[in-house]
Amino acid sequence: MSGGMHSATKSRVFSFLALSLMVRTRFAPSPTGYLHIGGVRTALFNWLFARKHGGQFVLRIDDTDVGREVAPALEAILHGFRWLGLDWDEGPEVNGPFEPYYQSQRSESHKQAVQQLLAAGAAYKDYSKPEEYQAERTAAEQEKRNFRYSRTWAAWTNEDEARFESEGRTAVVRLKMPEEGQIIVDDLIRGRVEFNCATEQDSVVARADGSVLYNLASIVDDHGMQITHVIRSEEHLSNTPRQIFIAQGLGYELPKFAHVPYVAEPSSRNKLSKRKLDKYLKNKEFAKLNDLGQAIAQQISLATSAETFNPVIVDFYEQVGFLADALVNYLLLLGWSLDDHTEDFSRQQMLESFSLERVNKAPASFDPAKLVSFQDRYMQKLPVKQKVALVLPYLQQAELVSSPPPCETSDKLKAIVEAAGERIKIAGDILDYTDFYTADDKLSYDEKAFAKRLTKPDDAVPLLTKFRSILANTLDWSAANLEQTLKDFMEAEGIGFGQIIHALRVATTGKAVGFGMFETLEILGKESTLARIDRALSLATSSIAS
RNA sequence: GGCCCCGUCGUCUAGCCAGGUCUAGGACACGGCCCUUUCAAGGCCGCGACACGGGUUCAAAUCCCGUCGGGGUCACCA
Repeated sequence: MSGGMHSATKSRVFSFLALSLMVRTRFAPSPTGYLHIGGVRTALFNWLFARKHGGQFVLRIDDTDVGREVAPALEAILHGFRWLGLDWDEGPEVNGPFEPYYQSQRSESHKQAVQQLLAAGAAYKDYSKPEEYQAERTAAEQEKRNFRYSRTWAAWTNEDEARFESEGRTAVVRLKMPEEGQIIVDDLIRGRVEFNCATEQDSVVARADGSVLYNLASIVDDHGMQITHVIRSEEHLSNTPRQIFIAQGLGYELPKFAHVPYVAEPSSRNKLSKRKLDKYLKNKEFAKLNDLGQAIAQQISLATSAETFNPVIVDFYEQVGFLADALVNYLLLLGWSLDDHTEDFSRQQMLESFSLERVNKAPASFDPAKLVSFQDRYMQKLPVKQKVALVLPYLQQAELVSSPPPCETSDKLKAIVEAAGERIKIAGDILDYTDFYTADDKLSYDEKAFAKRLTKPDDAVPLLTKFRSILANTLDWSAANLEQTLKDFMEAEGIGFGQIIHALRVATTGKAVGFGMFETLEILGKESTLARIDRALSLATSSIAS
């Protein structure tokens, strides 16, 4: 084919393509103050889908049913999104062409939609009293009939309205669901799902005071914000026919729907909920993670409440020192997979490979142990320098290191982090290794270990005393040389490792377990090492005497 | 109860649409052994699933029907 298109045609074709290819997704959190693991997983899928297709990801705040305290609660949620690196193109703080992004401020368009529905005959004013409606319902239930509202108090004419109002009644607006026909949901994940209109209820879409309900607000706002793909949790699948009915009544072009399965409880198929913490705490792995977090929180004097600080809430992970990338990677694989072996995804790789087709249909349960294993892997990939930076704030909050840190901190901390190696899985784990910061005369000893390694063995005190005097004359305080020194000592004494090293470890760290012994001594330094040995020796001697 | 969705190792999953290469693969967890100054880590080995029953077919995890089980939803919540 030769010759170019006319440039105007070309640009029209281009803009048509751009428009039809444009993808806009949204996540609509309710400002409750914290982000739920399951919610974030859904948000992640929305974000990935939009980014993958070069589209926009919108954050809309569903604040219609909450009280005053929206601002601080919202701030916490936005903070969570920022931490996770899920940036939004439109929404709070950044705004955008479809303002406002708060559902509560869009009531005008909602009310207008209600009027349009009424005018189109897709909805009617219902003057029933709640108890009257409820009575019909109960009667149907008792007779084991499927309930459908009789529309006895529906107003079809102005005269009806006047009559009901003269009785002092007020009206809600209900959907006028057809008696026949089907509503088809063409779901990107679940395929074609059919609903019979006859089994759908005449749902209320607007209250007497004019405020509207979720099903209406949601689809109206989605349309108003030109959302092309509604990716949301499975529990909304049953709401979708109602929303489609509303959309049709309003003459909207339908967005594509994709209902992702919900995130289930650890080892169960039930939906994960922040309400059932007590139950989850009975799960071994969940409890372990929770305890770990609590221990860290305590040491850094973090005020926590069970409501907002537990492994169901995203904040928890940030506060105890998880890497956002690890959490996101884990969440990605909760209900989605690329193939039979790929587990590690950089953001770039996620964007390249994510697709709704490969989202699973069955719910996936949240597995704290697997999350931790992702975190571990991500942590160990980090260079020491970065680990140090991650870990330092925990020492500062625990008041073991001042802020800003003194100059010598960096080398010592680097040595500690290096010696700790893979023992530090999450940043807060550094608090397990704070003995290096404890004053020599304040070091506390693990009683059992002390008895077993120092008090009880007959040769422990004499051997340690002897080795102490050798250490006192050691000039080269490197781990390598210390190891050689100990080996020489062992040879001279004709003893094995086990006879001296445990006593040395307990004396210098107070514990039976820890890093490599020689790295430990090197970090501790000569002065502290000797002081601690002296103290341990005198404690051991006096306890043997008594 | 009506409607709708779902069902592969304890958990996350691959395989299912286009039946054979599946005595069902990987990962996490778990168990054992090795390494080792302790704890981690690492190495090796192991345990472990197609919900059930019919059918179609030379052949079924895969297709069809039924059963069972789990979940969601039926609000003047979102």
